[in-house]
Amino acid sequence: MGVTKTALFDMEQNELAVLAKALAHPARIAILQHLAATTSCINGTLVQELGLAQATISQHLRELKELGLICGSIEGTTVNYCLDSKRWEEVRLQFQNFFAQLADHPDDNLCC
Amino acid sequence: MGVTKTALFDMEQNELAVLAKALAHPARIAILQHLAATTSCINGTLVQELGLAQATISQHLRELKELGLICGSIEGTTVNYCLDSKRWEEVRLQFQNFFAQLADHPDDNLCC
DNA sequence: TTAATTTATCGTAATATTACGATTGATATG
DNA sequence: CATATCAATCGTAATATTACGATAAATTAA
Repeated sequence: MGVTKTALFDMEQNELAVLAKALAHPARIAILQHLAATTSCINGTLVQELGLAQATISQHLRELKELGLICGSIEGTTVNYCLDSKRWEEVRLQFQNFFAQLADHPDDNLCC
Repeated sequence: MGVTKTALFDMEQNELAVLAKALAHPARIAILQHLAATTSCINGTLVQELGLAQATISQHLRELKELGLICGSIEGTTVNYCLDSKRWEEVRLQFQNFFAQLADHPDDNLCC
């Protein structure tokens, strides 16, 4: 046990869960916000900024990279990361769509 | 280790991460969608619907309940769950605000 | 009251996540 | 080339999550 039973759910549900998991850590939220706010974002800067170890930041960056949410280009000895705007637009729409589903419910189910 | 260093991050970041974590499992996504789609949603129905054990569904329901995302009212031997619309509007805005932050970035940081 | 039904909780096993020191690999600089 | 710098990866410890059987608690029905 301890393993999510992915096969029980449809692709939309699994994809949204995976995306939500990427946002389910404050360090990754902070990294993404930092990427949006600055013109260059390198691992070393984030280590200073966030107060986590270099290996930990690198691990978080990889998770975001694996989902295509960010990408990095090597510039000398450093790596410059940035958001993938196109990908984020997709992600935004997936969440928006989900929230719309939740908002559009029959009025007769109200218990709070 | 293995414990998230909450103290390093601000409230907005921590709150969003906690909310994202609630959505970071396809069963909880499915439960929420089911709650939105039907007029009554009880644990037993979900067990049939999702194919997870009763104890597992109950555990997921509790997580959603603890964040105030859903609430349940006892009706005889069953419990009827529903979405907390007001709370979901807050949540939707928190995500919307976050996505807006990400979209509003300087054009000169493009590497993908 | 007794039995049946439904949900919550407990206990626990399997797996995943988080964090970091140490090391490696790659690139720049002396 | 030797050294310094930076990021990725490895290995591993601590903790969290997921899942479920068993049990408990609450309510209804007989």
